[in-house]
Amino acid sequence: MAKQFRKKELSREDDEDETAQNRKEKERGVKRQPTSPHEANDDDDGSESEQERLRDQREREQLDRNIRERDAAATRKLSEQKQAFTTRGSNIVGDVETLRKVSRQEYLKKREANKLKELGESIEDGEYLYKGVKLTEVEYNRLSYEKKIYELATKHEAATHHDHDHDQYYRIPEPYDDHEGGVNQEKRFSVALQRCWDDDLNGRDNKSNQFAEQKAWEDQQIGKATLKFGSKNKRRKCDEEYDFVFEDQIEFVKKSVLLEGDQMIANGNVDVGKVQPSHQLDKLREERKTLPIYTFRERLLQDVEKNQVLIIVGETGSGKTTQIPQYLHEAGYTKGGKKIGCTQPRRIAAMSVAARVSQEMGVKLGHAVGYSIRFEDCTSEKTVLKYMTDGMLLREFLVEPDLASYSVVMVDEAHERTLSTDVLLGLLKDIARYRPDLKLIISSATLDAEKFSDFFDSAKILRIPGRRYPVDIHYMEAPQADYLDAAIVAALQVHVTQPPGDILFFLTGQEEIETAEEIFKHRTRGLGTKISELIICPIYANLPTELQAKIFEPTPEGARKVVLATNIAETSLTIDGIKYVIDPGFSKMKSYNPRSGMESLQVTPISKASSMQRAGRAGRTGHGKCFRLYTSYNYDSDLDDTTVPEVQRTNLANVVLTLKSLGIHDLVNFEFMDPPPCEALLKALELLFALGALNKVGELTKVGRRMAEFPVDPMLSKMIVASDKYKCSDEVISIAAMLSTGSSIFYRPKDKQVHADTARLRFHSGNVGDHIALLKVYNAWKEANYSTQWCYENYIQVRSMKRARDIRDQLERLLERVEIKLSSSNDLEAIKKAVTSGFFPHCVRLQKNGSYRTIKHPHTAHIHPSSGIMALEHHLLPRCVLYHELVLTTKEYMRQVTEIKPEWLVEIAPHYYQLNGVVEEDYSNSKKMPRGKGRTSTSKQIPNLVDYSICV
DNA sequence: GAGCACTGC
Repeated sequence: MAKQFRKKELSREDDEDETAQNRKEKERGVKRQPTSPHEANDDDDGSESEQERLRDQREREQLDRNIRERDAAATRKLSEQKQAFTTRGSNIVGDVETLRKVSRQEYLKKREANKLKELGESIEDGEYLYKGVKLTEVEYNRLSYEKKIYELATKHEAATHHDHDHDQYYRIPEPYDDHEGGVNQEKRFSVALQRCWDDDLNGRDNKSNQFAEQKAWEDQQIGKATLKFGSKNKRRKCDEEYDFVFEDQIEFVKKSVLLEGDQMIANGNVDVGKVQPSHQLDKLREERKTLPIYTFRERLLQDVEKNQVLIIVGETGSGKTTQIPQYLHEAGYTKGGKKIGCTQPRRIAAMSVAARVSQEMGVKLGHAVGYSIRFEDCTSEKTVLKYMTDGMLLREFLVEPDLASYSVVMVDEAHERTLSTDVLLGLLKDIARYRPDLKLIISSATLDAEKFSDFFDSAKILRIPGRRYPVDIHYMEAPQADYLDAAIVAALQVHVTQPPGDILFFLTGQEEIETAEEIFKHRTRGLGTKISELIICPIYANLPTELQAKIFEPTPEGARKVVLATNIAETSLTIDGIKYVIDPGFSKMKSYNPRSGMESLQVTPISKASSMQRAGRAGRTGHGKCFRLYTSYNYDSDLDDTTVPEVQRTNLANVVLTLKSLGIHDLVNFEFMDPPPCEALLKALELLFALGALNKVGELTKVGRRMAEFPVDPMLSKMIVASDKYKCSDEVISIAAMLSTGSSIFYRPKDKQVHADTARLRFHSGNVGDHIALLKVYNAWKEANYSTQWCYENYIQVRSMKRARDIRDQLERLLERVEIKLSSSNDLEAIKKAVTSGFFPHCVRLQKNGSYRTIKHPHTAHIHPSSGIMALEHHLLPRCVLYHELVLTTKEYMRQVTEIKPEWLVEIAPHYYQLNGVVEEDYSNSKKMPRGKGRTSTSKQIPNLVDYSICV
């Protein structure tokens, strides 16, 4: 049965490909024999609508070709640029820089033009003189184009009937952690549950809401029918509404409709919205039966029973995450005290899903159903369904290497391929061999299913349809050089021509978002209240929480919200009411160069998988549209299918330490789904050896075992372990916590930069270095009784501080476990020495030109301007400093820098540094030396650490 | 004298 199902799925996909190909060949005049009955039918179908469809198709393809030829040059140029992006190499930086510079210049040029515009309020018709200032033609055109927007908008507004259900889409989450007293548990899950409740229960009482949903649902069904029978009329009408008025307008071509699995809903006897039981729990139970996955229950259980590993392809809204563990529980997989574990990549997901499931089962959260995330274990001995983050399960491996207490492990959202997921998959595959009774369920997206199946020795794939609305995808007709500008024009186009519904706009980072915000404000200013209001909402992770809440505020009637978001909106947070998505096709991605040990954030083109994800954001509450700011040709030929998994572009020191402490010595043969570069593994091993976590043959040492206990980077954990010796563990864990918050501690608003800087420099008094400054910040905050007000006064991010406190508390608890006494010391030198014990590989020496050079490998770096050391006079720059991290932005910058004495290096890491290498006086004269000679002297300083062939 | 995609333990 199940086999047939899979076959059917495959053949359906094949058919689609076949027909597309068939059509193309037909056009070239090639006759083809039909290969399947379905296809033959397709060919014989001579109905009028079918012919019309084919004609349309042909016309469109002809148009495509024309466009392609016309813009061949431009396309080639862009694809060359993109090629350079995708090539993993050194030229990547230069290209990104050039592109951004061009984009910036364009923007500045346009801002200049806008300034002229600001000289007056009104737009005079047909005059090149504007408030007495002579305008150039471009300026004049710009003005008249603003006027066109204005006119169109007025017309459009008059014609548009306001959608009164509009603000039903929005729900304001209530803060739960802003109380000084702690967390309000009641409110805590309210946001997460709200959507479920609103959609599932309360929604029924709320007629208009149900109406909206019902209507959208019907629209989808109609849309499907339209698509199926080839009639284009309805869609045509839709396209005709496009009335391009922009001088630099962007033309889009509608290419495809994202419609996944919903045909199967219609066949699957799923009846939505007819259940009206009286009791709430019954209601929930009935609700469960309406989920698409319900019809697959028996099949799923059979498959799980027969196979050890099962790959589930469940689209969004299929209910897999909440239902599968329940089905397994009902089928008796939790007998004998065994647990079912389900991992999620994000904390919030683990929490909210567990809360939902506990309600469906009518049990209290933390009893039979629980969740386990960092800083919070909400489980008990009775827990049988355990939701957790993937990193948490990884930690559990350390305690229970065979996961003996689990009967089933479900890895949800595996296609996201986070670092933890990848490691987890390797480990699970490993233990599955020794535990035939352990069942594995891997949930993935469509694109990767085969790959997961291959990885788990051709595991069976079960496909479950989702419940999602169609999304029309529009591509640009011709590539644009300045994507930011193009994106803004596109957003304005949507604003003036499309029916109500909010716009989600994907940008790469904070800077770009701020620029875009500025441009938006400029462009809409002159139009005042005449076009319907455009509310700009920036959202990125570093934005203070209270400003983030703005995106959830209801949109006033008649206005439209534009959410300018980073990747955060791709997976991590969901904004209801989004109908339009604008996707420029770029994002920032972390990449790691194992040779220099440098991590950097680069603007790179996104993958097809993530562009699908972005498009899907428009189809959550109804039929949506996605505008891609690249051509369909770019999409097909330039974008990778999937994003490079994190394991291949990150520092692996922590992963290697974890694996080693799990007793996995043979790292090269450890089964990663996508093995990381060998160099990265070697680099990690080298570092761990230098830190003393591994011995010469690559085995974990006692120090290494203690280090593995701490959930922080190996260098930080080494620093903590070393603090025992210097009797300053209290201070060092504070520093470690502050360094591992991830986000910046200091807040620097644009309008108060001077104040923020002076506030920051207060913590640097006495030129103590950034590490000690962080300690001072933490201690001062502690003395201020962890006050939020104190943070505002000192321009410090409250969120980062709270996180640092959580991490610190956890580290403090762990100290006991590795038998380190909590001891406090006022001796700054001792603290710095402890820091040096962890970070000695990150030491640099001053060169004559004011930059720094790494001692071990020749590499130039600069102190980041945010460092306290930069406040010093140039001639006072310390000779030798240690840094926490190296980041590549415009230059190679060292962040969090502290002065150290070169002698410490020899004292602390004699195996790493030799005396002559560190205290050498003519260190900055390397330029005068012949290159070969210089190299010899460098290589002399590197002792032959270890024969890696043994340990890998 | 410049910048911080996003998670997670």
